[in-house]
Order: sequence, then C-alpha cells, then structure tokens
Amino acid sequence: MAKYAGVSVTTVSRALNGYDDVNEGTRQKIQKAAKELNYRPNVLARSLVTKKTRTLGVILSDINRAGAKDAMAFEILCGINDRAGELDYEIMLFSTNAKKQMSKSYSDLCKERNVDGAIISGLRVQDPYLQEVTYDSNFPCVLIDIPAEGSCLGHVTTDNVEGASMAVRHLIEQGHRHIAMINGHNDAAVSLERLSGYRKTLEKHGIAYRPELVFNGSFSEEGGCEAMFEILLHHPEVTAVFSASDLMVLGALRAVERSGGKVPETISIVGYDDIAIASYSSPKLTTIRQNKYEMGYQAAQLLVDLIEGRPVNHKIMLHNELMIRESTSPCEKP
Amino acid sequence: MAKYAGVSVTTVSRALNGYDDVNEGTRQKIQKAAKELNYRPNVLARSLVTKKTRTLGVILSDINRAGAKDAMAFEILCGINDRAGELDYEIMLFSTNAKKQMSKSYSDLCKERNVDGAIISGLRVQDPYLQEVTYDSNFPCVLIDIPAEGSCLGHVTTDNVEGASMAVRHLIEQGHRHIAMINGHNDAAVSLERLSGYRKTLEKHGIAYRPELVFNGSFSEEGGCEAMFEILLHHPEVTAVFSASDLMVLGALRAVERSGGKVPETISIVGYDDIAIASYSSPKLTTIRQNKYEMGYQAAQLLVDLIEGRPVNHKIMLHNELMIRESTSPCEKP
DNA sequence: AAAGACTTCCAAAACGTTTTGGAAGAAAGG
DNA sequence: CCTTTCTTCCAAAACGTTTTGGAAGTCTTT
Repeated sequence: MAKYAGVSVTTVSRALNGYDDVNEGTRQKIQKAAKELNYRPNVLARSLVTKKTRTLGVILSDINRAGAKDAMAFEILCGINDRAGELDYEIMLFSTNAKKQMSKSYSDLCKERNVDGAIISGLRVQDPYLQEVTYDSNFPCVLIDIPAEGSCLGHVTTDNVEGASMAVRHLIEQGHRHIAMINGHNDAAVSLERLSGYRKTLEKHGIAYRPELVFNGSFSEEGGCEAMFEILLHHPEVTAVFSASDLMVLGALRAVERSGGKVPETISIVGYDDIAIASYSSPKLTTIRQNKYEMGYQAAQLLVDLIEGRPVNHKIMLHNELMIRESTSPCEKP
Repeated sequence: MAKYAGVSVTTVSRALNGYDDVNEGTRQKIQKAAKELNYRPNVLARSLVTKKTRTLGVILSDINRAGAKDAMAFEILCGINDRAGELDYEIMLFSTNAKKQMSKSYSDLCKERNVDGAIISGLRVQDPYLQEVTYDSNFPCVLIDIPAEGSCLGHVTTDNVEGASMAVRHLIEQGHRHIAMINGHNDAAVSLERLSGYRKTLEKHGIAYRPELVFNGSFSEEGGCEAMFEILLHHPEVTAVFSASDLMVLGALRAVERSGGKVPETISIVGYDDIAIASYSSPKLTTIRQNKYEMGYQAAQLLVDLIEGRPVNHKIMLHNELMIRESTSPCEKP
C-alpha cells in the first residue's frame, strides 16, 4: 500500500488518520490508492500499539437455550448493540461453558482478548468471577442489576423498589388485602429490592407484612408454579399475588388453572419485566414494564464513557411502568 | 515474563504451546512463572503473526428492538454461542446501523476485524452486502436460510417444503379444502420454498392451487393482520390458513377476533417457527417447529470446519416438526 | 578422539500498524 | 545572504507474539 502510493507507511498512517502535517495533495493521492486497493488498516496491528481495540466484552450469563422464553438478555443485548454501533465499537460475546468456566475466568477472557471494557449481566451477586472482574479496579466494567462501587465501575438498573410499590399499590387499590409475593432467589439484588418495595407499600397502607406469604420461585416458570400451589393450598385467604418475574407468573397461571381457579376472578396476579409473552398470554399479564433495551443502551453508553475517561454518573437508575392488562381485577371477597 | 522466568521469549512461547523441544524442567519453571505473574498471552500479537483470531463474525440483521418478539435471531445466536464456546472460538457481533451501512460493508468489517469466518442470517437474498461477502470466495461464510454455493460457503436451513407440506396436510386431514396462505416477502428463500410445499401438497390431494389465495404478510404481525382481513373479506369460503410465520399468525388472530370470528371454530390457522409466544397465546398455536438453536449450533460447527479446512457437507438441512395445539380443528363447513 | 545425532535453547525476522524525533526543503524575516 | 520558522515527509522504534534457522552442549557411535 505504501509502495503503491509512493510514500512511507508513516505518511499513509498520518494521512488516513487525519493528521495535519500531510500535504493535501499527498492525502488525496493516498486516499485514491487506498480506494483502488480496497485497503483496510489492520485493526490487530493498530490495537497492538494503541492498546485500544474499540471492542466491548459482553458477558450475559443467561445466553442459553432456556433463556429464549423471557428474551430479557436479548433485549438488553439489542440495546448494547445499537449504542455500541453508533459509537463505533464492536461487541465481543463471551460464552463460558462449564468446561471453560474452570480454567478461564471472565477477567482472563477480557484480558486475553483485549476488550476495552465489559458489560456484565445475569450473574449472581456472589459469583466469584464477578468479584475478580470488579476487583481489578482499572478495568472499565458496567454491571446490570448488580450493585457495585468503584471508579471504573458502572451500574445500570431500574427502580425496583418503585416498581414493586406500583405493583402492590395497584393491587391494594383494587381492594386486595391479602397479598402474597413470589420472589426470585436471594442471590439477585433485584429480589431484595422488590421485596423491600412490596413490604414498604404494604405497611404504608396499614397492612401487616407477613414473611410467610413470601415464596421463592427462583425466577423460573416451574418455581412460580410450585410457589403458587403453596399459596393456594396453605393460604386460601390470599386474593392477589405479586410476582418478581413474568416467567414465574406463567407458571403460577398453570397452578391456578389446575386447581380450578381463574385469573383474575379468583386471584389477581401482577408480574414483573413485561416480557414479550406477557401481552399475548391468556389472560394478558398486568405487569411492571422494565425497559430492557434502554438498560442495554445506557450500559453501552456508560461503559464507553468510562473507557474514554469522561466524567460519569456511576449509577443509572431507570424508571419502570405499570402495565395494566387482564390478570388483575377488583377483589371480590368481602 | 521471559526475564522473570529467566529464558527467552521464544522458549516461553514454545513451552506454553506444547512444543517438544523444551526440557520438561524448563517447561515447569515457565508454567510456574506464568501462574505467578498471571500471564496471558496477548491474542492480538499472536493473531498478527498467525493470521488466525479464533473469532467468528456474526451478522444478524434482525438484532433490533422489534426482533425481540420472535426471538428467532436470539435462539440462533444461543446455538452459535454454545458451539463456538465448545470449540474455543469467540464471537464478534456485527451491528450495522444505517449510518455505517453506507460506508462500511460487512465484508469490510470482517476484513478489518480479522474474523476467521462469518455466519450470516436474516439478510434478504438480494442484499448487495451479501453478494460482496460471498463473492470473496476465500472467506469462510455460513449462511442461514440463504442458498449459496461455493467452496468456502456453507448453508444451513430447515426443510421448508416438507414443513409447509406437513402444515397443509394437517389441515387437509382435518377436512379443510379452501386453504389460504399468508406468506412472507419474496426476498426470502424460505417464502418460496414454503409456497412450493403449500402448492405441491394441495395439488397432491386434488385441490387446485389458486394464486389469489396467497397473500403477502411480510413476516410482520401487522402484515399478518392485514392479510387476514383480506381473506375474511374477499374469500369467505376459506376455512383454514397456513401462515409462513407465527408472528403473522398473531396478527391474523387479531383480525379474526375483530371481525367476530373465532379460531379455530370459524377458521383454522397453522403457523411456522414455533416462537416462544406460540405456546402461550390464546389459542395456543398449531405450528411447524423449527429448531433455531440447532440451526445456530450446526452453523457454528460448519463454519469452524470450513475455517479449519475439514471436508464438509456444504448444505445442512434440518427437519421440522408439526406441533398440534389449539389453533386448528376439523372443518365444520359441509 | 572424532563424527554424528539428539536435545535444548535462542537471536532475529516477521506481522502491520502508530508514535517519536527529526531531516530536508521552502518560505519568511533580518 | 544568513537565520529562523514552517511545511512536509520519513526512518526507526515499539507493540507482543510466532516462526525460522541455527548454535551450543550432550550423548552415541565408530
């Protein structure tokens, strides 16, 4: 390329990168040559010297066969992808199968592949690999729904306390007084926050918080189903349920149906997330809508800001929205 | 690292890469040093000389906000991700926003980022960028649902003729004789194949193929809704519809409901894809299940085989499966 | 003891860029 | 005409590996 244009490689580099110590005529000549040869600078070589790859690592633990139902991870990914594209960054998706998990941690992956930073979602709060990544305090990292502090760390989440509040307030406004909760697992920050919102709102409206009405549904359809059976069996006074995820509601729906009940007539349910299925199921789910796309979009923006050393707000909290559909109705018990 | 271990960089490289011209004692010493320093070889530098990045480019046109409903792209991605992980390849996701689309084509992206090969899905058959990638006949490339031939090209698809046949045969067996079809757009190979299967099966059972009963729903919910209105309005004799995608069925369902009909009582519908929503909608969709995960999985395997120069079957065709659920029933018109 | 065959190591080149520190020539100022 | 200051270019170093082509030492064979 340099020979073809009749100049040194230095000049090619400086011409193409817009430095001003190159004659406009020469620049033209070089650009013409570049076009003729369909020349693309080799990013590997460039990155080797600049130490920048313009690549974002993305670690999404729930990229797997099962995750397709609630396409949460996918929507987040779409947001990341769009913003990264706009900012001219590429995305490297890190898988981590069981085999590799042992030998190569995420931080090794990031280091080896030289990504400029990483977005992490879906990991349990206690995940050892999470610690590893975030303790290397010089590696820019944005966590989704996982609290963290550090100069190179970012945190994107939604207001789960507010979300849970809206859900429970909606049920209370419909006249419900005995409201159970199906929660996820305790290794998720969002579970604790949603529980707190549930409790706070109950108490604010003069309803005693009863721990025995909170069940663990481990964020799965199966878990939601089992939890709902528990509720129906042991707590017949319950007329409404707040679930920490729509997927668990889908399971709960099955439990209600099998026990001869009907949603929302015999029991009202409000979910969380607003997954795609929520507006097509029967009944359509009343739920708290999280803007997953926006979470990804903001995460990408935050990460790039972090990488490029701009001052940032380390924590971004998005608002949720109550979507009233068909799975809730006024309480009919006196 | 080399100094720390007291040997040359050459020896470090050869020791860590398992060459046999290094003394076992030295190897141990080097491995110990590597562990102590938490040394990871720089993939950029390595790739610069080996010309291999162990990275797969993935170009999924429908990675966007709208694509979340039918998470087809996502399931394919999961399959790719899993197999790539097993084979120790990483994945680079290529976004291509409108702005970039003009200046940088996919093949430029692939070349610049030095991926070893690419998997392409969701592009229209006529896409100019597609031509570009596939005409560079030395770049390993696997296309999903896009036919192509070439020594470095692979093609993964499902048997769409068979799938459409199963759908239509199911309707015929239920006694339906007037069967319309809602097809996608003509820039998708699968549309043509499914149409062919529809037509063939009709004729095989002595039912005349009527082109005016085939509508374009452009693979969208909205398109499916409009197509269904057309059918209801202008072809009251139709008692069953075969749709080339579940998403279009979702739209069609709305049209039927708004016109006062009922699925499957007044009209039977069978869809295609078996998206997640299909088994939760009301009624649950009878549909042709495509194993999207497997498509991605196979595509990744095929691409790696191509990259590593193994002999391959350039075309992989997966079978589909008829999922009978609630959107079809025996024909009630005489 | 010399020659040959192994074993074990390394220096140097190469990969394709960016960056650094000038150099050569032209223009400007005295 | 001699300095000084721009303008425009380039040679060389650097990035961190792998690969190539030996070199030194050791062991075997004659």
